[in-house]
Amino acid sequence: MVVEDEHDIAQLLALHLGDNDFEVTIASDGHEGMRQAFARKWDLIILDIRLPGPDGLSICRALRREQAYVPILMLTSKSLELDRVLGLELGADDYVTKPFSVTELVARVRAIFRRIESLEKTIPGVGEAIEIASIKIDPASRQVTVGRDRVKLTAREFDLLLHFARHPGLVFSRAQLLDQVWGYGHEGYEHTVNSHINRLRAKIEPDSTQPSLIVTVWGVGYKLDPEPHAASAA
Amino acid sequence: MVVEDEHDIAQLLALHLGDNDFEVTIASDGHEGMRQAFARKWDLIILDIRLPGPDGLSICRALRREQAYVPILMLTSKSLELDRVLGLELGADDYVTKPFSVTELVARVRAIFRRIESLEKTIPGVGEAIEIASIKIDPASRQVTVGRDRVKLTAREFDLLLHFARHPGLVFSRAQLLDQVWGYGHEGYEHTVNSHINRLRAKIEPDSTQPSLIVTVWGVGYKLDPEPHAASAA
DNA sequence: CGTAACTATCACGAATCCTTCAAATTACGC
DNA sequence: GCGTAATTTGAAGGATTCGTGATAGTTACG
Repeated sequence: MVVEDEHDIAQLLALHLGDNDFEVTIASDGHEGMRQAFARKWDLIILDIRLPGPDGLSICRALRREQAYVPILMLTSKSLELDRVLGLELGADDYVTKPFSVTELVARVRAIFRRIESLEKTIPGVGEAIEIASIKIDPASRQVTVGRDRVKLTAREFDLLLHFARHPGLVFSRAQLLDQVWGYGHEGYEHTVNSHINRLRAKIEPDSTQPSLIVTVWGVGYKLDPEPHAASAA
Repeated sequence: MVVEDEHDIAQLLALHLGDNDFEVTIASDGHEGMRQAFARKWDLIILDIRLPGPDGLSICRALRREQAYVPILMLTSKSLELDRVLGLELGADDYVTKPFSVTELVARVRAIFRRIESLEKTIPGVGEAIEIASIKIDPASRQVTVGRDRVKLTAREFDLLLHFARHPGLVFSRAQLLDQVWGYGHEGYEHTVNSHINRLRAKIEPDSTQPSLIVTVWGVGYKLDPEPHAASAA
């Protein structure tokens, strides 16, 4: 089911999802969406955040409280607002930021169904805490613990870390990080990323002069090493 | 490819995109654009909405209907909400409103490529690790292992190895490698390639005095031997 | 067997890329 | 508004990597 008030976008989604053998029902405002959401058991609900009537978040919250489990994909306008929203609230399974390419959205929908199918595969859902090498990151409360200690991160630092944690091992260029953490269309110096990495390391690395978690990939960018090997002592 | 009837704008785009290492082809009306769009597989298509002959929307629609996927950026006049929605509806990846700053457009183009790139990394199949004769190359994490050991390669070394691994058995001349790994238009001595091959061999060959993986093809260049046979002992 | 053309190796300076820290600007809560 | 914290910018210093030249070593071919 798609809850989306902009008629054109809703039609677009219905069209393309239909092409890909999904059956689509549309609700065009928050009230309608809320009603439909509980009317039957859906395989997937796509929620626009901004809606007349109850917004996407309210619907999501209500669903998470009362329904067993239903996969939810959120449509948001800014990628920054998103993580914040997720932190305050509950977990959607995935999100797509507007403007989006339909192809990408369809790909995401497919991915969700694939993920559901291999449900047992403990892939961390978006709202669940992630644990990597003695570091625990909880998006819901936006809290991070290193070993036993609770670490206080700023908003940017947290978003940055979360992004790495959600894609462990993947290398990101500074430009990509600006796109994906700061938000698409953000203007600013790549060099800014360095500063944040620097402070993030100071807070979470066992030895910040010898980073083992957030690793520099020379000439390319940074990545999070999911299985840090102790720095080879001489 | 740029589909744009106003000659000055087309030239401007070609010039600036060219400066940023993109190769640009121009189509100056809708018919030409439509023909070119399907003539080959483009990395990105920039479509003006207003065109003589079939307009940008028609081309976009046609592409989305018949092509697998190609990134599309729309040029719209006036920031009419209508144009935006229409662009979205048809599945453009981004849009820029006229008049636009060339810098911004180039930035958008860059961003699209970045987005595609990081999308591909997470989609299984495309960014998949390559394994050849006990050597594993993972483009997503830019990590290489030889047998059990993690090997540390520099950016150039990695790109070089990846290029060979993606075309196993193919012979490349030094000039081709400069074009395809260093980048088209790179100025420098072919002899530079030797050095990198040398360093790469030292890191990944079992016996670097008797290369079995990256093989010299005398008078031509180098190739990667997909199934290295032990060097024939005397 | 000798020569010419091609390739391998090595070391060094230049260029590039990272880190760090402090100052300036911006955002935010009271 | 004001004060504080967070973020961004700037600039210096250090580390790594790259390209190049020189030289030694191989291969092809007459």
